[in-house]
Amino acid sequence: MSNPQQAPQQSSKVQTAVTPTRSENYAEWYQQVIKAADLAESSPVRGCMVIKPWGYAIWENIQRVLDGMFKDTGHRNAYFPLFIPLSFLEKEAAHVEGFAKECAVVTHHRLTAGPNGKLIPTGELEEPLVVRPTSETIIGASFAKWVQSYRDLPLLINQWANVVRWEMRTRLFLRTTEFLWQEGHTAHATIEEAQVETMKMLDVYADFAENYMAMPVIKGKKTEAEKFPGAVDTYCIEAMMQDRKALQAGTSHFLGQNFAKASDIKFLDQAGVLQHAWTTSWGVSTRLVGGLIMTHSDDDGLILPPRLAPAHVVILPVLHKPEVAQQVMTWCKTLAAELKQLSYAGAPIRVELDDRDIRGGDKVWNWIKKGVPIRIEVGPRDIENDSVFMARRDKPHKEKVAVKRGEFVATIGTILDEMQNALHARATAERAANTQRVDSMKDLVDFFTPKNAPKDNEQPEIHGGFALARCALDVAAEAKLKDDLAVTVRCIPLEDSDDPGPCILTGKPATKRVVFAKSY
RNA sequence: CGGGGCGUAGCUCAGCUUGGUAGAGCGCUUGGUUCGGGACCAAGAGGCCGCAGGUUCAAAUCCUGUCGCCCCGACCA
Repeated sequence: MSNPQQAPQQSSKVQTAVTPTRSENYAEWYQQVIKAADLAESSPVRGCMVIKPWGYAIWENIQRVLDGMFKDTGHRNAYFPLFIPLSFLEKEAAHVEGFAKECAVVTHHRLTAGPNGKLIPTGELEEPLVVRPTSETIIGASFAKWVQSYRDLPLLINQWANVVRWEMRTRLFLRTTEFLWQEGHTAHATIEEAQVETMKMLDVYADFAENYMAMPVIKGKKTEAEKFPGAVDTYCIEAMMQDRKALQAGTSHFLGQNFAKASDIKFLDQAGVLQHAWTTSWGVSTRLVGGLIMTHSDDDGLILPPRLAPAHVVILPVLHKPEVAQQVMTWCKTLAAELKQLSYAGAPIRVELDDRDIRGGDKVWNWIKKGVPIRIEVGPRDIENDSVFMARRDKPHKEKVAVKRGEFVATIGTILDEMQNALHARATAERAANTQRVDSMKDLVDFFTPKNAPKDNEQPEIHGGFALARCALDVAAEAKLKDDLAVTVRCIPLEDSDDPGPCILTGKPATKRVVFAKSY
């Protein structure tokens, strides 16, 4: 299957649970973390992944938290068809152009047995159906029916769904042919209200990224070249991964009246005038799981921010003395039950009690690789002392401390918060260390050029980061930069970016510093 | 879709140049010794060598085609 370039094992080197390490081969490390944590695997279907229970549990936590945030901001869930009539997609010119190259199309509705037992598609459809790459057009058709009067607005809908985009190159979680996401779609009576909605949801995403994923993000606006096909404005949150590339982690689009006109979403306003609605759409996907992995994990595998971890704490009973095994298990079960009564970040504490009959060391490493925030070992000696032996995933794996049982139960929430904050602080520091103000083209080129030129078809060393430079947003100049350096304008930050001066690319007057980076 | 690498046991790979009907390590099963720790000893299970053609007495090995995977680009959440 795969043919990873395994790094030679050096005896002097610290043994890591994941091989290769981040610095040896970041792309391969990413794959191996997913494998070691048992998050997902590739499937028989090209570009599609099987999300395994541990990976799906992370997604479920993401869903649960975000869904609550959407409801708190007045949105309701609904569900629209997987299939979109081809003609619907044709309604918005820029939209068609943007998605035409990556659509899966259903053309038949039946199979008949041919010779050699082969099944042959028959029953050609009069109008082909496109498997949704996004649902603006099909949801627009419903909105057109639902909206008659200004009293029907705003219409605030979200859908949790799968979508298909026939990408050329896929990577688990970051870009798969089919992926899971949520897409919010809203319609408003005024441009101002739609713009406020666009920004509000961007803020929700940023809040989620920062406070739940512990992933610092820059809120910004996309350039013309990077915006969503059919949008008037696209806003995004951009995060820096540990290889210093940017990951677009969420988007919020102000669609103006483009889709309202395409889908005929009209209403009578208070003055009795028929108007097109103003719409927005916004989404995040299973890509967030990829972002989570690449923000926090280390060379021993996954590290999960406590607020999204499928298990907050794993209890590892030391069971090798049969005469006390029963006693140890009983003690652990009681502790587990007590912990589950507690809550953390608005949800019950999630506890795993691992009583599998496997070697202790294997067991410990298993949970290290899965990224569980807190591991506690409980054996006869601990029980005697009424204490647990605790290790934190964000600290070296040998750094374990004995904590009195009562103290552990009383402080587990604090410990989890500490870890949540520590991860955020570490990621923030990492980003700061790799973010530079750049004022000349030469410095920009230097910043994005690896010190050691990569050999053919090999990955370059980790280099670059975020370059903050003035830019006058010239589409042609941006395209050239992309060709030359594989660097793009990730976003025009909404905050702290005003700094007039000459554009780094064209020399024309610019008003803001934008984020230049290589990206996923 | 272009360039490169590669498909042999669950995993990582050797064998292919010089065709002669399949190997290692890890993992798995069982037994034993260990064990606050990714241990050791012994026995054992497990593969029509990606798939389809062709050459040949004989193909994992040679030839052709095809499918898939990984990396680097282009495209993108």
